[in-house]
Amino acid sequence: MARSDTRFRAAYNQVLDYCEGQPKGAHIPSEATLCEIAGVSRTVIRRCLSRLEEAGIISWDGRDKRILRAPVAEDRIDQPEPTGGAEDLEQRFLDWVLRFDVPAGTTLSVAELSRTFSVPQHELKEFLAGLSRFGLVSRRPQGGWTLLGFTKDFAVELSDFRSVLELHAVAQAAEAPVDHPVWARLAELRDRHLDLKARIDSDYHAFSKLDESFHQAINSVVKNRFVAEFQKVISLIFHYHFMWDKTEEKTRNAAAIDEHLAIIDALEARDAHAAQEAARRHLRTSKTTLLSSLRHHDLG
Amino acid sequence: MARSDTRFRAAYNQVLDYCEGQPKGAHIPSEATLCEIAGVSRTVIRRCLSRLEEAGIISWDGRDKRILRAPVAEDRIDQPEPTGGAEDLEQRFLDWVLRFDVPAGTTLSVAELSRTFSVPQHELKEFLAGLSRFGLVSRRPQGGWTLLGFTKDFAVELSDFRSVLELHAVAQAAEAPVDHPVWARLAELRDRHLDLKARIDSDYHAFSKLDESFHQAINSVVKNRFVAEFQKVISLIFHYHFMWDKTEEKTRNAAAIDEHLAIIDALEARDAHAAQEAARRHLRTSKTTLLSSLRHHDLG
DNA sequence: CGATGTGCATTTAATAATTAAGAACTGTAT
DNA sequence: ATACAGTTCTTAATTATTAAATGCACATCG
Repeated sequence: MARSDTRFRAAYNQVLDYCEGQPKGAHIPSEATLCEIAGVSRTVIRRCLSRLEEAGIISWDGRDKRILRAPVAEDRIDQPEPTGGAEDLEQRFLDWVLRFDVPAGTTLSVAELSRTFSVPQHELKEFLAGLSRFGLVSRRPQGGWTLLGFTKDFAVELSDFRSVLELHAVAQAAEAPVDHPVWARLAELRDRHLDLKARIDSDYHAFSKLDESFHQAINSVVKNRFVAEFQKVISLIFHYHFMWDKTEEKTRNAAAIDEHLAIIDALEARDAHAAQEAARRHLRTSKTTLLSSLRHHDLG
Repeated sequence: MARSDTRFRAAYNQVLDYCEGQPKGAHIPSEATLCEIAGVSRTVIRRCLSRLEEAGIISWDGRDKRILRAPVAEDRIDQPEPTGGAEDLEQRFLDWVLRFDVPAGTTLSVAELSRTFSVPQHELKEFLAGLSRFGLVSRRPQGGWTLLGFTKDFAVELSDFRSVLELHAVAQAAEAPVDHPVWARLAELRDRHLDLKARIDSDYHAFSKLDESFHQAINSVVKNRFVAEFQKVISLIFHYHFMWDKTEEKTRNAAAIDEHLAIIDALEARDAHAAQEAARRHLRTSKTTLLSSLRHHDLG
């Protein structure tokens, strides 16, 4: 019932690395210096030194620290699990919700989620608290959480919000200076769109990734932490939804490619008004698709 | 080291209330019924019954439960603190940041905040996790949190984001149907603005509240959980900042009143374009004010 | 004597253990 | 056959515990 000593283990091995590079009898730098090398606090370094002394790798008396012998493979402490778990919890969670079609109103139990995602409970709690800011979940008075999202209302509001942000981004993009990196990215994206359009019959699955890149490029013009944060969630949800909804995927994607190209054309012509209109058209299609994909899910 | 028994205490007193209304010897309804009365689970009700039996207030044998004596004042369990703490943590936190001018980059310690706000640590952690979604704080690798907000960049990005949302709201408002409640609210707001304008010399402090109402009215047209969530944070920050920045408050507020009135005029004339322009003007002023208030803080 | 480094003590935060509360299942009396 | 109580199992809030971080006083060396 205490925190893990991951930090110590990593630091110890790192100090061993350092020792390996030094000859026998060499002096070891000050504790503070070692702190900077390993990126931990002095407390951890001192624990490392104690252990090194015990193992007979160094001698340690006050500020006189010397290497006695070169460390061998057995001296290393093995790192616990590489914790593939905690990192992209957001992706895995949304993936889970959409893949298993978890209906809105479901009570989420921290204990259960903790097991399915193999992530400590407190991290899940923080994660859910964050999502509640986006109105995706909410706390129940009796404790526990409720999944709110993925109703029709949610999809409509998300789409509308996305439109607001993205139209703003398009407006900004149209006025970006000629040396702005977005123009290079758009030129490259145009090629990739044309390329995919030529072989759409077989490779229409590849569009999903292209779509994400395109919207990312457009939004990269707006340097705004709030927009960026939201964009992450929005693109995640749209992305996954389109991945699971296979109805008419080919025609849908082919149409979207043309819509994207129209936006690129208008932007490169610096025609702000036309770009807005093209974007509006595309966003309308996206919204319709998202809504119809929800309907399909409801039926299944 | 276990969760609090607040629920039990409240339920017990509530059951006592019920007993008081019953004559001696009366039968007590089923556990499930009592659950509904007190709004808790059977587990809690059974604890209550045990205690009531111990206290000699009832007899309890299976489904035969009777009142032995009327409960007196001493039988009640006193509720622990009325927990004035946990509720509006958000307001109190932002208030604290702005009041003490906590500079960006400060490390926030959960333990310390927990003390100053008298809120359990884990609640604070969830709260901070939520704020991190808005880019206001971020987790440090060594543990703890860093306050990111309230730099110039933050203010600029916040203002810009606000503009995007609010211009969208104004556009929507201009097209709201005649029977939409917003028109009544705007008419009322116009009166309140004119009223305050007449006595601005003495009552200019009252503008802050009026400002909040005005922007709330405009944004109420947009029914969108994302917008609403953000609006809460935005209005809080603008509100507090203007409260602490006293420079030229009178002239500033007088000017803002006119800007508000211009927006109302344009909206009531259903002139979407003019409304956009008026709103744009007002938002520009707000942004400037927010930035200059930051500068003043920096100097102090 | 100042700069750098160490020893020690205190504080903070991650995590397990603990217990209140919730929920489902099962038996039983009316 | 159904409403109720007895029982058991889960879940979640909270505390206890320990790893890690931090701060301060003193020592040592140039």
